[in-house]
Amino acid sequence: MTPVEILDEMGKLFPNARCELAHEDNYQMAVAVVLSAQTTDASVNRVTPALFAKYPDVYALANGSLDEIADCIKSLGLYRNKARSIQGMAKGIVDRFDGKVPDNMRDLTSLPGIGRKCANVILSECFNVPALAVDTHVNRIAKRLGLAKADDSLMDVERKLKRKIPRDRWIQAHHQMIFFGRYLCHAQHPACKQCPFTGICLYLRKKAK
DNA sequence: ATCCCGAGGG
DNA sequence: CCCTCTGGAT
Repeated sequence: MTPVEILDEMGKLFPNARCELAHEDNYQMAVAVVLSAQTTDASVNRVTPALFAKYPDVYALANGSLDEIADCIKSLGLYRNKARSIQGMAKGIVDRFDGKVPDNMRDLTSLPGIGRKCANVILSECFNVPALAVDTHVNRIAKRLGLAKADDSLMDVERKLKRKIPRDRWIQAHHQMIFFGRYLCHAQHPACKQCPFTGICLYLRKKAK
């Protein structure tokens, strides 16, 4: 199967693959994606309504009390780091980018809490820039389906996927692989009986012997 | 016990 | 490269 054929199959399984972080603007998206580290989107969506009601924009978040911000997001875990990150990010956006979420990799990753993965998500979701964010799901799926090697770094995986997938499908591919990983090819106990890729799956092959 | 749309620091 | 941060869901 070619990479594009694999993606087409995923598209049939999950035709509604899209960003599941609830957000109404770029500010909310940037905050939500930073909060999403090591947590489920569902958990993030549980805390963001109150967070955004209390801090409706970057200026409010930049000027908020760090303890109160942390309190809003406590149920997510890593909450002290995340509180520092989102407030530092808000301050950086206010001080250096005129209150607007930047639209390029270098500026985004200069902000606290935003690494390459979050920057890629923001670029694609907020600005429709061709990007392919490699998160835990994309990493796992790419390796199980032989699109990358088991010991490849996240950057290696991103490069290989970008080489194998047409640019105009990068954003869609990201969501398709996430949905496939989140709802079928789980980290533990993947639903192999429903999977169309058992013929090429390295996880299954390894498991068999 | 393991994983969840990671980043920063050593 | 490694480690730490962290609570909730399964």
